[in-house]
Amino acid sequence: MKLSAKVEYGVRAMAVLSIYYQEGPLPLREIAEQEKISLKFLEQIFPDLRRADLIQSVRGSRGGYILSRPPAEINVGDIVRAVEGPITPVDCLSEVDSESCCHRKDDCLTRQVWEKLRDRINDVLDEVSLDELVEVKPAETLT
Amino acid sequence: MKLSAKVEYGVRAMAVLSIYYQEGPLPLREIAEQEKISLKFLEQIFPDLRRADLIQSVRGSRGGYILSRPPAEINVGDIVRAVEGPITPVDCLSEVDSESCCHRKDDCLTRQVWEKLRDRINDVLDEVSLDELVEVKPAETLT
DNA sequence: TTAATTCCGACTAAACAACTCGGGTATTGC
DNA sequence: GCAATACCCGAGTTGTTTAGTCGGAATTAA
Repeated sequence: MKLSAKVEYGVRAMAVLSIYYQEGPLPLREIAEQEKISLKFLEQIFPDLRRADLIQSVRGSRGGYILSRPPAEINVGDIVRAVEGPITPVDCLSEVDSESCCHRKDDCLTRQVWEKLRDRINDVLDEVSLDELVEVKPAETLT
Repeated sequence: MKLSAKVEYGVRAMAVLSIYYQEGPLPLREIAEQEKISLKFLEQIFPDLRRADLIQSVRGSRGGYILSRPPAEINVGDIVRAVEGPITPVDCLSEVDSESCCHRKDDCLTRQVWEKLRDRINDVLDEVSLDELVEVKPAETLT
């Protein structure tokens, strides 16, 4: 029940982009330095984010990346799914593998739980938008 | 974001044990056959379930396994955690690795989401008990 | 005693994860 | 023109995890 490093980095990177939203494109190198992530590894992640239309790229000198929409309109679920593909807690939930799930003649006993789990995971991730990640939390302001 | 085959098999096996609850110990061989799971692989899973006190074993001929408590008092979360250990969507949520999470001086931006995710996953899994898995679903009865 | 079982620990083959490396091309600001 | 950048691509590496397999010892009912 783990997310990949790619997803973790992807979300961190997107959080940084949120902070610099409205300041023009931010180069990958900047993000890599701030978040101590290998530049080359980030280069592997960003195409996924772009294909999902979460970011836009600006080529050439002074180029970089910028969010496609305001941080409030991008949520963590978008990022996770862009980088890791659809959430499938067990293989038999993907359409491809529907047959391998149930050996019993009657309906698979466990399928319902996994579907519920999948839906709830998507729900939680979709509840949190990038601006919520970035905004200063009340608790911290007080301490 | 996947569960292991161990967990999947573990839950399936526990569902079978639920059905045969009150009929004395059920040997692993039976479960293996019913669920088309390698006996030897099941043998690796069951010690985990026993250590978590979800099942009790009866050794020797005519032995087998039996649930420690009625199916209604065992939920899927118990099984998942018994087999896979605690749910940790990202490594930095485990106590061991707390340092490697945040490179930034300020608090880790993303930690909160992952904590929320972890809690919700546990919630869903804890909502479903074995007897719910096993009982005939209304929808099916009608069709 | 024998057969059925749990129990234990080692082993393995394949897949996957998390990178690293190296190079090239296209685009753009200065 | 030059430097900085995105973009593309594939290859290699290293270590871990997964999903098993295998062989045998301990226990027990019959």
